[in-house]
Amino acid sequence: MTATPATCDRILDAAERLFAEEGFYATSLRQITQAAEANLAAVNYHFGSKQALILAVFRRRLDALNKARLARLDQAQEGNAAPELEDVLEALIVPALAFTHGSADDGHRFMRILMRAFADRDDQLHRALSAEYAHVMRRFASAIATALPGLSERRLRRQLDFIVGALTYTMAESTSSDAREIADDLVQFAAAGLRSAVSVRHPDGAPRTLEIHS
Amino acid sequence: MTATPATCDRILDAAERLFAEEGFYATSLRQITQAAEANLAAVNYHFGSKQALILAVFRRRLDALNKARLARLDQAQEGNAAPELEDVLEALIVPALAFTHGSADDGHRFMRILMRAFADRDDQLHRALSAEYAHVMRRFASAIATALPGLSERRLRRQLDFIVGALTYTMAESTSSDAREIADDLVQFAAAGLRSAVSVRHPDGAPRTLEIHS
DNA sequence: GTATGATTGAAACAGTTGTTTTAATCGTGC
DNA sequence: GCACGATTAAAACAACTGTTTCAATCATAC
Repeated sequence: MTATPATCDRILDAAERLFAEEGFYATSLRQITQAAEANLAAVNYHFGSKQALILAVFRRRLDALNKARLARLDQAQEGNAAPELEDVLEALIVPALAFTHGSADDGHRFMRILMRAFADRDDQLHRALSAEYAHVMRRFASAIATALPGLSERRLRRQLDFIVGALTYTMAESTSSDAREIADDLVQFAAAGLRSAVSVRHPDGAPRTLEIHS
Repeated sequence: MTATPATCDRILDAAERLFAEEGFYATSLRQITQAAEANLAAVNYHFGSKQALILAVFRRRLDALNKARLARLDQAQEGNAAPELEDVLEALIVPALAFTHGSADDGHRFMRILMRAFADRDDQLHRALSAEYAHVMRRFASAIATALPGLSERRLRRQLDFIVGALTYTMAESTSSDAREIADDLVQFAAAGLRSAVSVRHPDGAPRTLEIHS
């Protein structure tokens, strides 16, 4: 449409890039507005405060990512047959890594800030994000539970933490070139880990045996 | 010894706590010195700069953690027999989670800052930490390679990223109460994921089979 | 006891931060 | 053409930042 996007979007773009490069608090509004070719007061005018700007940057991306994940999960579940474990994991993982892989370095950069946000545990930013994540994670947890019965809710939650941790770390760490291959590896890795968890836990020191379940 | 520790250590303790609570850049030297009951100038006098203080906080903990990990790996390797995969993973994981579990909330808090540091990818802090990690990770990578042959170096590296990601995320997320149980779960999870990776990669859509290796 | 070096205390420095304010400008509907 | 709300511009604000300075204090060795 317009040759240059509206001021609001230019600010969001510049903020996302600079946040990823410098961090939230190391990035000043003056840097952002200068990079966005906007006036300093514009960010307070449009967003209200710097904190609100940060949240807006996150929402824009997370809405898209979670929508893509849930759409893929819906698709896997649409035949009334329950999807296989790998299909659920792919719905969780592939959109995330495809997003990392996405046009230019946008996604990759964004995931670096996402990790940063996870580290900021106790402030309002993390709480707002967790609320958004909680909804998605609950659906995935129950989808996994039906695909792989026999795990207590507590342990399932923990295994999901393992997977989300591996995913988040990988997204922040890996170059964007081979996203599909990494996603396949991670799905396989996560599925094997989950399946091993439904086996009876090995006694300490004893040689481990794998039990294959139905 | 002395009733109150030396100023240097009081500053390190206060800085670690505040960094975990507020973040590096949101924490001012005035907060730190006030909490440490030291003078503002003390931190520049003893450490040189704020950046050097941050590095000192990290070194103190990482030295201890990596030493513990390598000691446990040494012990597992000391009989000339190569240790089992689970033993290698335990050397990597258990000290880290035990550290999280450690006295009070120190370790748990510290790991939150560690994640923060990983997010700060491109500055000197991360480079200094990576150099320290690289040494340890190389030893663990080769120990895993002998315990579980058949993985290309590239894929092994990637699997290790999965594991470190799961570990780091879990350390930052979990409460410190049940560290041993979580460690057991994660070792089992990681071992199963690794073993599944040496199997031939499954063709898309085909039903997956588990191959049990020696 | 006194001299010497390490440490601390309090204040000041120069610079940057997020936010607010006021005036100027732009776009649109009448 | 004009008026009115939305947007932008530029400057000022008050507060806070890391760092430096310089005198006061402390501990220790002689």
